[in-house]
Amino acid sequence: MNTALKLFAEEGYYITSIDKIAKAANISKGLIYNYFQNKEDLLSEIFHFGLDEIFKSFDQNHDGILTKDEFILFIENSLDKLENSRDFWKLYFILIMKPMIYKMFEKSLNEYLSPIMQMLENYFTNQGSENPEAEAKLIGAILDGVGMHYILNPENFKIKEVKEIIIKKYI
Amino acid sequence: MNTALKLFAEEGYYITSIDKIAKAANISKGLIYNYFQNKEDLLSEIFHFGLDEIFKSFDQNHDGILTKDEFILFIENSLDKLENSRDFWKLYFILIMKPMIYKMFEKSLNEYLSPIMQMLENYFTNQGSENPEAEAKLIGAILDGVGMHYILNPENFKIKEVKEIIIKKYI
Amino acid sequence: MNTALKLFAEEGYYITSIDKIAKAANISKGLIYNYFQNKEDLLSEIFHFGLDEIFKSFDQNHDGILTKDEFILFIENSLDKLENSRDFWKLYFILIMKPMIYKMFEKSLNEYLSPIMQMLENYFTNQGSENPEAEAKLIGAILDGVGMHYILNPENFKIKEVKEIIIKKYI
Amino acid sequence: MNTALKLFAEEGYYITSIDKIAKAANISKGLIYNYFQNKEDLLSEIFHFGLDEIFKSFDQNHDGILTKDEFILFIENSLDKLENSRDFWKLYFILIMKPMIYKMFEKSLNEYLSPIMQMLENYFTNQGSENPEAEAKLIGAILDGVGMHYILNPENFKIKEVKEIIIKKYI
DNA sequence: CATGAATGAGCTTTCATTCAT
DNA sequence: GATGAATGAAAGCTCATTCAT
Repeated sequence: MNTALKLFAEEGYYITSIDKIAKAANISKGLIYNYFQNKEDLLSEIFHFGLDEIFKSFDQNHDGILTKDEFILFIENSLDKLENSRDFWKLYFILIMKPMIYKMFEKSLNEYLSPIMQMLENYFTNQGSENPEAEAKLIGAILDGVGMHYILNPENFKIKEVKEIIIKKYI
Repeated sequence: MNTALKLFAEEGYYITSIDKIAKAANISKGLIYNYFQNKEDLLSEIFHFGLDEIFKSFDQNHDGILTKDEFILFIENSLDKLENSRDFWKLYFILIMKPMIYKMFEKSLNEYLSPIMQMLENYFTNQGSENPEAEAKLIGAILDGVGMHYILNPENFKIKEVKEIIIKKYI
Repeated sequence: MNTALKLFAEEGYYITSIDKIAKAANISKGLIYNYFQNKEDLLSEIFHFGLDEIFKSFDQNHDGILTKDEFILFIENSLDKLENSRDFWKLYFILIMKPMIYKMFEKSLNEYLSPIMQMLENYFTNQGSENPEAEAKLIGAILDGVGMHYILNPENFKIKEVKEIIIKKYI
Repeated sequence: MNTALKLFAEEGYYITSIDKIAKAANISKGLIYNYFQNKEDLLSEIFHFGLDEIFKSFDQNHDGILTKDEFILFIENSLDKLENSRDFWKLYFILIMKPMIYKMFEKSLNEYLSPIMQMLENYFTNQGSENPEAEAKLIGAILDGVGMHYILNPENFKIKEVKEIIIKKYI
């Protein structure tokens, strides 16, 4: 799964053949099919495993209500996560854009994301925002946009400085 | 090219066969190869044509120096462009994440983007920003993030309201 | 289709690879898939084509009512058919025994066979037989049994003499 | 062996994987290879075991000369055997049609069948038949044809009534 | 006696590409 | 200009078989 994640992330899902994965992992093609029903299933397992890893760290100590400090922390955490598991995020941004593949993950993705979006919306409501829903969606889009640019080019995209600017805008 | 753009955008590049394109366009497979060297070349032509279409509307009347009003207008224009040519943007977000394919377009993309990024950086310098480069990169990331979310789900992502919020943050 | 029929009949359906067929027919593997959706479809086309060929010669000049002479002629015709298109019959006896495959052809086979069985039953009814249905089924079984033995070993199974004996039993 | 017989008979030899057999029998794949050299050997053992079971009941009290009553009894016995061990007979009719596989069993099959065929031929000679060899072959073909039809569709093929008709024709 | 992880040859199928017409 | 029959490399996948445990 690690080898496959790396290859899927670096070269893409369709371009990466089962044979390539097997060779890179020093195992036989057949063995992959002892553990995964097919190529799509392998992708699915990798992606769901990654999602669990990422989002389980969000669940802690939240009653679903954010203070301002917690909101700032949320943004910081979200961006910090990018630095670990870059491969997962690369795969995430590849997959999210493919409608056919996206369908496979839409449901589980929403299970993770919708409570977070709701939490953000509540936060903006409490802050007296005029349009909390749009504010929440903007946050989501900004985090994805920054994530995407950072993942694409980690050396040149000074994420720490960008993070600070974002936070300044929300204090 | 239109048919291929639509299919590439909706289903993905690898999943779309030349045969499918030909059938959808009511022409023969062979005819495609009279006009394009190969599948990659077809993709390249489509993408470059799209890039030209999009970015030629930016070039107008700019000496490379933005006033505050022009900066606001730039953001508005950038987001308004999404509403036309959704197919192109879908393809754009698909391709941008694939390193192997991205290489094909990196150069021409940079030719369009780097003057814009420079212009933004200059703007933030003139505004007395502490970190103009990071500010410019943030703008780029926000526009891509919002674009991606809008393209993925145009009905639910209220782009007009999001646009207003962004602008408010920059006035 | 001819090459495939011969191979399917001689070696069996599963044992005959598409590659073998292509090589024996001096064409490429890919070409087969221009004309047939998959291996099963190839088999299906071959079998239905063969069925049509065989049974169209039965339809002539019958109002569905057999005289004794016509009944005798029917038996003779049925057995004479074996001598042409032996490959088809070999395939027929292979397929008829495979439940999974048989399902594919059951419907079209019944379309051909059930009027014939009905005709035979009527004949035996008119002859004053005690159990016309069983008589008809016996005829069917005898023709298949003789067909099978002849096809399996045409040199040793003296079909002409067997045919005469059968007819004698029914005069 | 019982599990494998059932699966081979119901689905076919090639379509039935060793893994399927092992799972259906609640044992491991490896265990099968402790008792049988390979898949073909498993088939061979099953088939020979079945042949022995079937034909050992024929050998009794026969000096090789049939009276008329014994001949009638032989037909009755042959058809009664179908009702037990349907799975074996299904396998028998599948295998008998595959030349490649048939080769494996031809010799042992002939060991059982040729004395029977000889016995039948002698019977018809003693009856003053014009063509005893063809008569014997016809009996063989009829028994196989009836067997095949019965095995294919035991519910609809009224074997008792068919049996009576056959016997009536030979009294 | 029993397991099942592991292998790899070989299968069906797809598809970009060519080329005679 | 335009076709589509034909190719063949390469993909995903299956499965008989082995073997360390």
